[in-house]
Amino acid sequence: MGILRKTKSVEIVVKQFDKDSSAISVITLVERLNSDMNKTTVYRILNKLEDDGVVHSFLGKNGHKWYAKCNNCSSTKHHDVHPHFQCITCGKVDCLDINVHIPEIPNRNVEIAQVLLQGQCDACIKN
Amino acid sequence: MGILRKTKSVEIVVKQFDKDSSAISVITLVERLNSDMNKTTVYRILNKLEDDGVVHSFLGKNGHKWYAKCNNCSSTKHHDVHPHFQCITCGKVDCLDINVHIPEIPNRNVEIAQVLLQGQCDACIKN
DNA sequence: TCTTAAATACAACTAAGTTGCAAATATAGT
DNA sequence: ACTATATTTGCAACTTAGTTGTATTTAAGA
Repeated sequence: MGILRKTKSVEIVVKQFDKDSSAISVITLVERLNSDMNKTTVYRILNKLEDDGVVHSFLGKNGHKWYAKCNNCSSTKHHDVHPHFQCITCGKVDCLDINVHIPEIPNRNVEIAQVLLQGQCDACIKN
Repeated sequence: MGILRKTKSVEIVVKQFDKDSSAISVITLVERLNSDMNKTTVYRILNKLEDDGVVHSFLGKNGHKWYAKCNNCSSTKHHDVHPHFQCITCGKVDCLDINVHIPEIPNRNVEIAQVLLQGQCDACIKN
């Protein structure tokens, strides 16, 4: 069950993903919005927004949760996956607009595939 | 810096990976060995074993740490990666002996790639 | 405006993983 | 074998991401 009511808190959270195309960690979001709402609210709203397909979540390098806006996410087709890239220098995370093809695995039924790439982003390579 | 001394604790931990070819979560390991050693010791030994290239670590579906024995792991070649498969029914995790090719990403320097697949394993499909 | 089901704040909790320090132990040198 | 010492371990306390229960507040339909 997703969002049912358009509250101020929901609007504020959604706005965060509009103004920034890169992914945002829950930790950052909780910190950034701590004057607007409780951290429990942040967690619950993100949960619901994901149910509704507005955002998608994934785990960053420390196992912490990140969210990004769903653009052309088709969460039903799981054999081509868009990877997430986390810069090990500046920490920024982006959804990459490429497909990583996951081959068929014998004797296993693959339903979800997550690809996390780590390295240096353009800005950090140049510095 | 890895293991310097061959202690009983180190032997016990290493033995866990010998008798079982699938990956083991740290949580399981700490629980299984709690009569043999302290959880801090488990964490520290695993850390060192990874430094030494004896085991490799990755994050499972909840962001919890898992370890598996390194067989033909070449941690220096990062553009072909072996994925980890976690069964969402029984929870078991295996290293898959296939390569997932990560394409070159423009303007980014990919150093690490993690692929986590989730679905049903052979045994759980049949049940 | 009134009703009520959904949403929120708050505080307490859970659990994975870390840290600091004193005690124990493996190993090299004698 | 014995000793010295640096490594390893146990223990307890801590950190922090994420969850839960409950009373209060609020959106939205009647």
